[in-house]
Parts: sequence; C-alpha cells; structure tokens
Amino acid sequence: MSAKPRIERAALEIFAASGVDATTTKLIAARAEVSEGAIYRHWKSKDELAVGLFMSAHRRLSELIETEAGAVHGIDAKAAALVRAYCTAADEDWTLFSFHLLQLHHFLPYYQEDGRDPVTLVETIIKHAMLKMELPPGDPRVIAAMALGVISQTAQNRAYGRLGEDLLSAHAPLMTAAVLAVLKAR
Amino acid sequence: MSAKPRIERAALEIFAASGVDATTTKLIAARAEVSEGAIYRHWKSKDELAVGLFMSAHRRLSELIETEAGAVHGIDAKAAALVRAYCTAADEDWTLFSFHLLQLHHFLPYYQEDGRDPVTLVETIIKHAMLKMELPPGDPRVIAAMALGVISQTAQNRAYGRLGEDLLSAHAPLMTAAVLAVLKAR
DNA sequence: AGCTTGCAAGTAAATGCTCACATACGTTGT
DNA sequence: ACAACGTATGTGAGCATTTACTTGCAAGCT
Repeated sequence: MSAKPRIERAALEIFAASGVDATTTKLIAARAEVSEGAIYRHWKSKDELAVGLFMSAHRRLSELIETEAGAVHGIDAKAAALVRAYCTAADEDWTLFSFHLLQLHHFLPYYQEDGRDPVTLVETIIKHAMLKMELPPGDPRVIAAMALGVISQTAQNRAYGRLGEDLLSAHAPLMTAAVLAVLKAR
Repeated sequence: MSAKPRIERAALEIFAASGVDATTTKLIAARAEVSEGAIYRHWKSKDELAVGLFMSAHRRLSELIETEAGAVHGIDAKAAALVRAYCTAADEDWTLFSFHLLQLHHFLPYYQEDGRDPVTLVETIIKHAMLKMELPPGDPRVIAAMALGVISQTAQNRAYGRLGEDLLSAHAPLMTAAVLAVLKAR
C-alpha cells in the first residue's frame, strides 16, 4: 500500500492522543512504517500535514451542517438532524473527530473567518430561528456556544474515557433534548 | 520583587496562549525578566511548573464546588451558586482559568481520580439530586458532561474572542437557566 | 527515458536543563 | 558592634540531546 494514507492515519492517531507539538516526525514515520523522508514527499512540513488533517475534518463538519440543516424545516428538526449527523460522523471516524475536537485551539489561528466554520453556521441558524419567533430572543453567539457545549463536552468526556465504550450516537436522543432545552431556556 | 511569582505569571500567560509544549523556558524567563536558571531554583522541570499551575486551578475549582454546593439546598440553588462561583473566579483570574480550560487535556494523565476532581464532584451532586427525585433519572456522567459543556464552551468561546469583552459573569443568569434546562430535559 | 515515490544518512538549529560562580541576608559567637 | 558563616536565590554560558527538515541515490511504473 502507498505511504500517503498510512502516514495520514498514523499522524492522526498520534496527534489526537498527544497533540501536534508533542508528536515527532520520527514517531509518525515509525507508526506508518515508512521513512521520515517519505512524509516530506507529500507535505512541505509537519504543520502542513496537521493543518490539512484538521481542515478536512473542519470542512466535512461545515458541509454536514449546511446540508443537514438545509434539508429540514423548523429548529426542532434542525437540532435533531445536526446532533444525529455529528454523532454518526464522529462514530464513523472517531480518530478524526476526536482529533478535531481536542486540538481545535491549536488551529484557531489558521482558519479564516469566512462565515463557513461550524460555529458561525450554527449561530446563523439560531439567529434565523429567532427572527421566525421559533426561539426566544437572545445573543446568538452565547446561545450557540451553550448548545454546542452540550455536544462537544459529551464527546470530549467520551474521548477521555469517562463515558464507557458506547458509541456517541447512543446519547444522541438525550443530547438533542438537552440542546433544544438550552435553545429555549432563558 | 522576587522571581518566583513573576515566573508563575509569565509561564501562565504563555502556557494559556500557546500551550505547554510550544512554550520554551527561554520565553518564560524573558517575559519574567529573570534568567533561565532561576526557574530551576523553584521547580525541577518545566513540566513540574506547568503541572503545579494547573493543579492550583484544579484544586481551587474543586474546593469551590464543594463549599458552594454544600452551602445551599436543592439542585436549583446549587446550580445557580456553582455557575455564579465559577464565573466570578474565572473573571478574577482569567489567565489562570482559561489556561485550565484550554490545556486540560495536556494534564489528564497527571491527576489521580480520587473523586475530588470537578467533573466527578458534579456527577455526585447530580446523582444525589436524582435520588431525591429533584431530577429525572438518567446517566449522571452524561448529564454532568452536558451541563458542564454549557459553561465550559461558553468560557472557551470567550477565550477565543468570540463573545466580545464582557466578563463571563455577564452571562451567568443565562447559563444558569441553560444548565437547569439541561439537567431536567429528557 | 522520465517521473514519482521511497529510503538512509545526514545537518543546523533549538530545547530543557546544569553548573560554577555571585550576591543578598539572617544568625551566631565574641 | 561586627565579622564569620550558612543558606537561599539569581546568573548566564554551555552541554547533550532532540527536532524538523534536506539531500543523494535507487527502484518502480508509464
């Protein structure tokens, strides 16, 4: 098998477990069973590899939010669809999404604010629901943060091994109820 | 002024902004306006310094939870007191608490699970409230994660500069309502 | 042949930490 | 009063090691 995907998996796994800075190119190469030089055939630097992996998760999440939220009407249905979609995606590639979740702050300087990142998308959805009177008025940035916190912290605790081995999807109904409760609480 | 507290402040600020691994002892020394060797008069290693700072926040948080929750009765009052106390503490030393929040996963291997860490304490409070029928039954680990997520994600987004310059306390009433909504939602 | 992909052995720079030395300061003996 | 001494604290040049990355070369594929 060619080296590129093996390097990607290996890097992802170590990045997720130990963080980008603590991950050496030697470790990645060893885990992928390639030489260190092979990494530099495909990426200019360790950081470019890390940013690439992060951004692929980031974009996938953005697209997922746009399509799932666009497919249904009403804030209740949107919330349910989004929670469900995130859980499914995370369960399908847990390494990628736990990496995205745990190492987010390492990449904040990188992604440009073009309004298409997950947080801003959710803020927009909430703002529209408020205009349609589906939700009580409030600061969409704070409401979005609280609602997303329900999901991200649950996923984080799962990553920390605090929730057992259940798939994240196992908690989707409960998380949906909690998210809706947050959105409507004042 | 003596070097130790200056080193602690300098280290805290850089750790919070850039992470432990990306922070060099040279940078800490420069910011504290002391020599690099001075650090090693007070700590055995960079990591011991980092762990010490993290643990001081961690312990302070645990004590805060125990005293605040012990001082009032009923889950509603406990939730309000805890949210309020966390916001106040975070506002008083934002550098320390944003460091604690953002770098948590770096220190997970360190702290022993003696049931006195913030998350476990909250889980216990929730469990007792369920036994007293103040809350509907459910997995306390998941409910605690979701409730804490409301607060931690809001604080995190503030740290990322997404919420403006308001103190965290400004959002305490809203967060309290949201936390209670999460606790009671099913 | 020409191009891509991989390897082994480098290299220069940076990092955490040490060590011999300097200075400040309280205590003790006279 | 005051010198002698021990201890705590701070300095900064320097060390061994590690790091990300490079380079010269070879093997496969089209």
